[in-house]
Amino acid sequence: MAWNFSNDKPIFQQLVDIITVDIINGKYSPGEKLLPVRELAVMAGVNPNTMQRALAAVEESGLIYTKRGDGRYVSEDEGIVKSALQEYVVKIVRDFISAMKGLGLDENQILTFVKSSLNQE
Amino acid sequence: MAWNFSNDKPIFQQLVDIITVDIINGKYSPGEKLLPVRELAVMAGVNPNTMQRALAAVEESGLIYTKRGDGRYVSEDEGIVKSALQEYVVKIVRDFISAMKGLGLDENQILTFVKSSLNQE
Amino acid sequence: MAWNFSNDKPIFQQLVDIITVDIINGKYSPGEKLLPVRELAVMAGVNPNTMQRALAAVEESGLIYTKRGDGRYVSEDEGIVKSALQEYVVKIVRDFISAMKGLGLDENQILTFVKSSLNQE
Amino acid sequence: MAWNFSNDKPIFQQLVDIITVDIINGKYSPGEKLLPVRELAVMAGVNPNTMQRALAAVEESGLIYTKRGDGRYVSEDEGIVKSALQEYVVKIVRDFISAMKGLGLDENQILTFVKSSLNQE
DNA sequence: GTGGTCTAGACCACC
DNA sequence: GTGGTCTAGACCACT
Repeated sequence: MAWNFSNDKPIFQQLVDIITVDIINGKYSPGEKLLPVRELAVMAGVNPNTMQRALAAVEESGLIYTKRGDGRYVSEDEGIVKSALQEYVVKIVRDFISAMKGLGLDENQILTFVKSSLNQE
Repeated sequence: MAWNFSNDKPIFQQLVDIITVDIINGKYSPGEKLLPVRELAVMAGVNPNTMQRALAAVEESGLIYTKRGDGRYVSEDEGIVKSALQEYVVKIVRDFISAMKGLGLDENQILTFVKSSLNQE
Repeated sequence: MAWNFSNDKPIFQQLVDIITVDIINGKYSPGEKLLPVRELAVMAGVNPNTMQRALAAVEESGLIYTKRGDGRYVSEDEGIVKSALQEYVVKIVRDFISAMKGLGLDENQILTFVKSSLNQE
Repeated sequence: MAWNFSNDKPIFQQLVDIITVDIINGKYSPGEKLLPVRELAVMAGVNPNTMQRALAAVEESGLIYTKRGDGRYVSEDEGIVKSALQEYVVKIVRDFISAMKGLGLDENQILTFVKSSLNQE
């Protein structure tokens, strides 16, 4: 999973992001059973409660669901996963563009910056 | 100034961003004197302490400086302003690209998303 | 039987409700022999332990009884069935009305809501 | 507030319901400042964390919002309050009717039960 | 053994 | 002083 957290965002939110991205990227297959909360917590080096809270948040988005007394599973509905990916991406792109425009850059300049930054790496 | 704040970032940081961007964008000319903290605070609908803290943070970046018993001024050194802009922009672009790659998108896809999002607006 | 369960109530309780309602509604005749726990469990897509627990709970209400080494039977006493229905219904109606009144609605409004909701469906 | 909790639902959810209903009923006026979490927790006889969780949930529904470092306020937007009431009511009515139909009662019988139960009280 | 809830107490950011 | 987060540890319901 992960065990590096930045200080400018709540840990449980970073957990939410990581898990969400992992599911979106197909690191977990649809219908796959997740490790128990407690194990995930140990792996991430956080308190089980924190991991619990993160998973509950992910569950609200519909990406995972829980079988009582059994465990948590990745949603079998690939549509949900796909739409979650879409939302995630467009949100990031929009935030980026509005930030750039806020700095007074026009669309050409933005595109130029992105291109040059892509070629460098 | 502004008086709309989002809930996911500290208010004083949003103030820092706004002020920084305003200076970078040339809304304040080099050497120009800023309004007193209290007035700025009123305009932003914010506690003077909060505005004070924000200005102090901006001052650390070198974009403004304080004349004791007189007031705050925008730095005359245009180099500082320009380099501040550079830093700001490249940081945003890099963060954006790494986020997109983290989602499994390749460079072409990223460029496509940016272009389509630019044309829409 | 059924194999769709909501997440906000324990599964075994939902089983209890379903079985109770089925008996009350006459889906099972008095004295009729029930299917073995294991089969019922398979039909409901549930762990046999869970079904077992549910049947034990129903048995406590007197609607069914067990013949050791033979199986479970629906009670022949129709009085029990009828009174069980009564209890069930008045409880639901009372809970509903007190909930509506708790929201500040008066009796006329409650009646109106019920009527309109009935006509719609 | 309240200090009586039933055992069949999580306490924090009961808190959510109580607070929601109180706002819907106008017990708190729009824009009114709520008591601090810790005081509310003491009044309800629960752990501050539990109350915190409940308030966070209510906040998600838009009925209240928080000013950082200041306190929580009831939403000024009366439209939100009104629509929240609507949702609440129709949900209760629907659940009630489907429960009654599940018991084999037809619409006339349902209406009769409601009427008789209303006159009794 | 699994997830869900609750308590207790601490620390931090913010105003 | 306010809300927000996190840890620690306990207990319960469910499978």
